[in-house]
Amino acid sequence: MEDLIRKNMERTLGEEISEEMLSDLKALSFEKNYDKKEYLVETGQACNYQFFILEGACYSYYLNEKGNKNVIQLAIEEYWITDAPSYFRETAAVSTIETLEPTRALMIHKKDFEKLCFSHQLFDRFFRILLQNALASLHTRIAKTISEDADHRYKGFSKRYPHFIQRIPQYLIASYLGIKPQSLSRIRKNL
Amino acid sequence: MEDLIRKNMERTLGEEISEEMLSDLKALSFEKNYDKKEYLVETGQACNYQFFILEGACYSYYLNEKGNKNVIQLAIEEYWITDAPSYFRETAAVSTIETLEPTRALMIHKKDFEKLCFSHQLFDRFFRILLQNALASLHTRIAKTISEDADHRYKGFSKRYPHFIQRIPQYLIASYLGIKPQSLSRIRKNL
DNA sequence: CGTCTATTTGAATGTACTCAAAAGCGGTGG
DNA sequence: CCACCGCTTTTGAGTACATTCAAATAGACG
Repeated sequence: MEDLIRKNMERTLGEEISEEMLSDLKALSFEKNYDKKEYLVETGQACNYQFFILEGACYSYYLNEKGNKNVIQLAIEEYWITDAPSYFRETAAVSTIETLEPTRALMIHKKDFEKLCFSHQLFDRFFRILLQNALASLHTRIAKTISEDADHRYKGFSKRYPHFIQRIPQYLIASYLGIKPQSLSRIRKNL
Repeated sequence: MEDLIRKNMERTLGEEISEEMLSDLKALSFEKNYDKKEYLVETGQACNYQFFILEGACYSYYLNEKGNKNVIQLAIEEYWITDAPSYFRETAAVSTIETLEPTRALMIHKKDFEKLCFSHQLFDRFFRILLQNALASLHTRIAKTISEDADHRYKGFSKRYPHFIQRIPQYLIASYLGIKPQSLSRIRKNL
């Protein structure tokens, strides 16, 4: 459980992290429990934390003028999630993050995030790699969203993220893929 | 010209950078000129550089199975562009980057990028902010791509990036927005 | 001036959407 | 334990938006 974060960092970095780093991380972060359907981040408010999901599931979404939810990110165990614009700059959150299950998350305040990066080169590198990976997958997601039809997008998604298919409601996966729940239902019917 | 990069960094960081940093940057980067329709990065090959456009214009795209170009990024003066997966990890480039005009670019090798980040905390911060901003805009782009119709996407785009409308061929803007050139032509006809 | 590329226009087609309603599923309380 | 309620998924019918195919026009470059 506590070791989940260590495991995650070591896998990402490809090297072991010291006990000192780990204890600094523990000193500058904390765990919190959320019920189902609670908000980790609310649109319009400052998002001061980034979250590492230890247990549970949540998702982030934008609301457009019509009031439709547009799912940006899905997160289960070992995923990081936050509202990037708000956390990294000094703006209000543009997205909402909501739990889908009772969730236990490790939270890092933006100030402490800076401190961690400042005190250990390896944290800096870790978070840069996180950002780089996120950027690379968003590039791929954009390319698929603009070039493939709904059917292919769903097939690709369920192949790449089978664990999400099990746990995330279908209408949210539809939104993530940029289609309506009715359409996704029809796509699934034709295998 | 040389000062363009300094200006860009200082604006991003919100503080001045020292002469020492600037000279380190100059020692670890170089300029290169490209003709129109030349490749900065080719799919399948290692992308060892990131590019800061000093003058000119270029774009990056993925090719899908059908051989369609899917525009990921557009870049003119003061934009950074690279193939993130390849530059940041040790993989082959998944995208192609091609010039649209004769282009002069500042190039930073990935090794030198590491050196710069290692020697000056401020470079580290600068590039993290770049990544964070890129992430935030991709989130917004995804949300708009999956939630708005082609008409709104074009209007939003031309309001936000009027300079691209001037300089980038229409069929590339169409691809960036996830529509066909014929459709964009019709959209423009109805104002 | 001629060629190559980009943009526009037309007509037919198709994919995904909207509106509407039924069926399925899960949790809660009587 | 069963009945009810709310939420999710499925299904149907009609519609709208964007695509495809095809061809004409416009623009850029040598």
